[in-house]
Amino acid sequence: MMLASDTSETAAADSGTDDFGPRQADVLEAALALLVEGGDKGFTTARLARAANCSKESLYKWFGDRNGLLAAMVTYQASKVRVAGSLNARPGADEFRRQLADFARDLLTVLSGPTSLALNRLAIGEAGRTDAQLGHLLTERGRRAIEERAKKLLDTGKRAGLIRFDDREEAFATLYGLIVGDMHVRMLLGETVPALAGDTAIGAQAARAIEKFHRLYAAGDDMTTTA
Amino acid sequence: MMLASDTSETAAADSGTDDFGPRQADVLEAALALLVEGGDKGFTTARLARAANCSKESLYKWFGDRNGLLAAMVTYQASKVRVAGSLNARPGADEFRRQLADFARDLLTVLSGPTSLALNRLAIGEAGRTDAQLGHLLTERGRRAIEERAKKLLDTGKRAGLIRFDDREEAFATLYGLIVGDMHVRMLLGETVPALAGDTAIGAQAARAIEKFHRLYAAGDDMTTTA
DNA sequence: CCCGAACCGTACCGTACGGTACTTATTAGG
DNA sequence: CCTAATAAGTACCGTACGGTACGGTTCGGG
Repeated sequence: MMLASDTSETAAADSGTDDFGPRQADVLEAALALLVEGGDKGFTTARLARAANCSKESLYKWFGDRNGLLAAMVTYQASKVRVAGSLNARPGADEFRRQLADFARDLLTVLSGPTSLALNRLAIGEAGRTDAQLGHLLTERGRRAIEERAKKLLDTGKRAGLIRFDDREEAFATLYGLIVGDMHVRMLLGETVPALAGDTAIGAQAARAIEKFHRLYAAGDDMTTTA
Repeated sequence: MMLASDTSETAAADSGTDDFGPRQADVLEAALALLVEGGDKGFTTARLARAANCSKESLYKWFGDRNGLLAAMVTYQASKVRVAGSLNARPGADEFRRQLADFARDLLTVLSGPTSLALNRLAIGEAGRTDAQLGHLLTERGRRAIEERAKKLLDTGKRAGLIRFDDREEAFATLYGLIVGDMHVRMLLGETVPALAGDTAIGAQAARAIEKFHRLYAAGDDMTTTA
């Protein structure tokens, strides 16, 4: 179903405060806002201290290091964007299709969110160096949840006899590719992708992708029964 | 067909010297190597001057600015990786399928190349700021060629009555998504994607993708492709 | 042979950042 | 009222980078 909004958490004491106190959560909120606004270039400890009304010394006491701060930002944001999804164990054909479309819409919404884009840009910019623990953390905390939900969805569809596949990994990769395509990279590069401008465009893109996925993986009849 | 190898150009005076003299080409070669090795953090003008045996002053005389240098690196690399592809105007079914598979393999090979990854990381890291001309340049000089080739390929297939589609843009997006999926982003994040480790793995991935694309867009099949 | 252009190597400058130390203010507990 | 802890604010330090300036060297043309 719905997912936590990516923008405008002013109070921000709803979730994600599991591992960080409320003060730290506020600081991390300001840090994310700063990162979204200015990229990693505009994100400095001094600026964050000024923006969050805290001292640099506190930053280093709480997060140890700049990398620790970035890691905390990743885990904080990941804990805030929990994708739930309805999990009917025995859905009908239409309901299953709707669940797939919901998943596609949620995925596109998350990936196109400014905070997600900023964090991915940061991790990608830091990848390819010796340390390279940020990208791994991002995939671990961010992608895993989506992958889990998708694979659970695929399993239920298969168990219900609605779709058919041998390799679950490949099915997921196909689903992901049909939904996202190259739009993620294009957005990461700063392009404004028209197919993701607004909720209706996202819904249309999701519907197209799920339609194709259904044509590829529908069980039983060759095609949708309309033919 | 084949494409210019992404690695190990020691002489490197074969192509890409159209807009840059041989000395500048050597410097750009060293710059790309430096960027591949250390990311944008390890890429500094002083290090490049030392690696390329030139002076910083020459760098600034030739390329004007650090951004100019990066832009020159992008255009230089783009000019070096020309994707050609065979262009038979009236291919048979098997040949067309082979052309599609060749395209898929070339695409995956280019995207997984270390230089491409390093440049994309750089452009993505610089995106989201006010200037943001590097990502645009990268898509313009790098992606356009691939998109052109793919669309030409799709048109020939449609003209030959082998595939059927209404929206060429959507068909291309589907093709791209089936081929690449999320592997590009995962590689950008530093992950080693098993489906792209080695030529045989790339070929297998390309074959899987083209097989699915064929199932979606093959003409004459009873599955109607209209959305 | 000389001149000028190109260029290498290096030294230099200003700035900005990560990280640390120090001073002050607030708060809680005895 | 005193003390200890926490944290804001600021000043500070070392470093590293982008960009510039300068002396020395090579090389081609007149």
